[in-house]
Amino acid sequence: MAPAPNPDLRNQRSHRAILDAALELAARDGYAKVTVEAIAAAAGVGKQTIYRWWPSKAAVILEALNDRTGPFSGVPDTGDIAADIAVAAQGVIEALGTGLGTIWRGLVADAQGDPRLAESLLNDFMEPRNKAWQDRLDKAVAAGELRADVPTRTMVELLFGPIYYRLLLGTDPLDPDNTTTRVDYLLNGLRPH
Amino acid sequence: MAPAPNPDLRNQRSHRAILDAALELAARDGYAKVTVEAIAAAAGVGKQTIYRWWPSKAAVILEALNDRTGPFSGVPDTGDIAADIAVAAQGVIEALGTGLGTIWRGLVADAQGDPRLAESLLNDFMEPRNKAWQDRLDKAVAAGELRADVPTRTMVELLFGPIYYRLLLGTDPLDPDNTTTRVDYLLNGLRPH
Amino acid sequence: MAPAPNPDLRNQRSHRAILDAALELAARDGYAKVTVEAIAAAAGVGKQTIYRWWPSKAAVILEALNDRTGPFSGVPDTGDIAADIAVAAQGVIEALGTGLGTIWRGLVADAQGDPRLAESLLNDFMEPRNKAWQDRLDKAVAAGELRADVPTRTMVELLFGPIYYRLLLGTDPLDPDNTTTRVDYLLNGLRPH
Amino acid sequence: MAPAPNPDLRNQRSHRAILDAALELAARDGYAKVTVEAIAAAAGVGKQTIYRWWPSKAAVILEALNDRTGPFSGVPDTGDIAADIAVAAQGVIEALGTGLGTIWRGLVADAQGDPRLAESLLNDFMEPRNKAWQDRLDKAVAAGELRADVPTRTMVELLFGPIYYRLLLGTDPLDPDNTTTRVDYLLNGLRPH
DNA sequence: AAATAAGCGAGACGGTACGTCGGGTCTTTAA
DNA sequence: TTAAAGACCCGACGTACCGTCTCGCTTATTT
Repeated sequence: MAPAPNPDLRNQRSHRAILDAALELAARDGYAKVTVEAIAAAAGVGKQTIYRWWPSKAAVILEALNDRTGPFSGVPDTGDIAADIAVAAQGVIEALGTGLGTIWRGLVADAQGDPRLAESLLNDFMEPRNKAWQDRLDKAVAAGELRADVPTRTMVELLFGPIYYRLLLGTDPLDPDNTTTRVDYLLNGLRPH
Repeated sequence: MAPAPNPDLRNQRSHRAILDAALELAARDGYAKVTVEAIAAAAGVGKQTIYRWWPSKAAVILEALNDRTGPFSGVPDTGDIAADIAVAAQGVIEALGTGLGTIWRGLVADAQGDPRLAESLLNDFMEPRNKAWQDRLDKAVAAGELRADVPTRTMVELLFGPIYYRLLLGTDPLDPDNTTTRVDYLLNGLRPH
Repeated sequence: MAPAPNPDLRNQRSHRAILDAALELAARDGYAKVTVEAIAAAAGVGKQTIYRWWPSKAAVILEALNDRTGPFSGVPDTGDIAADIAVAAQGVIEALGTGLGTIWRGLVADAQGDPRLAESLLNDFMEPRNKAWQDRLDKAVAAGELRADVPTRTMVELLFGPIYYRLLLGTDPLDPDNTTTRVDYLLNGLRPH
Repeated sequence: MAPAPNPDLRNQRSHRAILDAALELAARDGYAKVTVEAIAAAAGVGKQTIYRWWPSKAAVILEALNDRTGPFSGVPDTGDIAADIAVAAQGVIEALGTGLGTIWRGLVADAQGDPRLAESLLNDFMEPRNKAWQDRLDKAVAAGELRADVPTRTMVELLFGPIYYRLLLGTDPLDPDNTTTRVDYLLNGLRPH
């Protein structure tokens, strides 16, 4: 096994330039068209410098995406859980409707054939968001707004899964306006009252 | 411009061999590792023969997948919509838990960067299933089992979206046993009663 | 083992362009500075096409050199062996004093670390010349001009070895004018008479 | 421009370790496979320390070779010049038939594309030997054993050139046993008596 | 003895070229 | 007239070393 390089010696300027170049290229040319070679050239960096710190272009772009979007802290809390979810869903739809969404989709695509990337994508990107929402939902449960017998982890999945799924399959265009209605369906159920 | 080839002249033996080889290779080596070259070699066919009839390896594999799974006709109808959904969900989970699931995930992956493939995947694979379920749900609405004010197309998405999503992101392993519970959450809603 | 490609299918235009480009680059930039990549680019050819037919840049350049110098047939035969050798030695010195000499030296250099190339260089380039000279010397032996108890193969080596050696080591510049004298030393020996 | 480093400050331990490692690696893996990086690693030394004192791997190995073989003083002098040459030729063949020969050949190879190295190789390795032999031959001339009208420098070349040449081209394996015969050819000439 | 300068091990850096893979196109051969 | 076989051009891969460049850490004077 190759000796792992020492992260302390990492050149800050190069590191930044790589992340910036990666994101810019992905936004400009589309995730699939980006190559490690092009990132290196755009960042004014040797290819080896990229391979020293990341195993693949996907890993670079994932870090770049995380670096750009910053630490997640966007769970709204107005006391009205339905409204909060609707607003958040709108936010997801809007955020992922831009170039960042295309990048995210590219990462998910690569993750299908790359378990290590799948794990990173989960741990570094999805889970923080899911965790934050579990906390918010726990609070709503405590406030009596939501059923106590449903694991909040499952709730997160039921609430946001369909959105992510539609982004990936593109069954229908996503409309940020009707999130309120959809949240209503989920909270009140599909059965007649 | 080259004249479009006449599909009638398509060599049946080659066609079969290609589809079979594609699926076998995908199952054995994983979707991402399959190449057009390998399919051609395994099928005892020239590369050109593949490119004459399909635009990409993904298109071949999609047709092979459709060919293998056959026309969809699997919506159960016992009169109890909750039970039917639960059974179907189990079926999806089980089917996509095998090698076919890996192939499906690979197709979704490629579709992220290939709009034509995305369209084919939707039209040839997903939509027939969705349509069949819309019909079943329409019937349940008529029977008073489900709300009439929710488009059944939306229902399908809320019911199955989270499953497909979890398959793609791999947040948690899918357990076919608790589908009943999850259907209950969706039908009765996440609010306390 | 990789299946050997079929030489009959070799593209003549590419083949020519590769040999021409190789020799031109070697003459212009010096043997050591030539790269397979540059040859491919200059020939308007894919790198793979070079690697399909030759194992290394050295092999390409050796063939190009042979192709350029053509079949060897330059042994003079005036009936006077001493004069013939002197003329030939001059020819060698002059030929290898040009760009071709630099290329030849580069090939010998690479051959030091590449036994396969060494063998090719011997068989395809040196041996035909040596053989032709052995024949000429055999004739001189028969004519009583040279000792019969010395293998002509050895004679060739004693006659031309020092020239090739000096080209490689560069001990002193080679002067085509004093070849007659040197031949005299070899034919009459270094002992006083 | 960087000030030239002061050789007095050179770390003796490192210097030794570099020369030893260089020679060992060259003997073990073959001259061509040795890299500066590998020498540095094997010597437990920073790459820069090598580049501070030598311009290339070839220069290191040349010094290592000289260091190992020590100052040349091996010209035999029994009074019989023919026998002395034959013995010396045997010595050359034997010495260069070992790993040292491979290293010498590697140096000659690199020298083809590196005039500075060529000069060093000549001055530091070949010339001392040639000079010593010129002295020996001068003595033989004075003793009437050799012609006085042939420059001894030329004699050295005629005597040893073919051996070095054969080592580099590998036309035939070198046999230390028949040196006497070959010396006879050179001393008495190739003409019939 | 402290200050100071150099050499030093370590190893990251920008580069160049390597030899390989596979994409999608084009050509040849044989049925 | 098809299609197998496979060569072709091309772009990117991930690797190996090059020679240069910082980093702290010895050492070895030089005050």
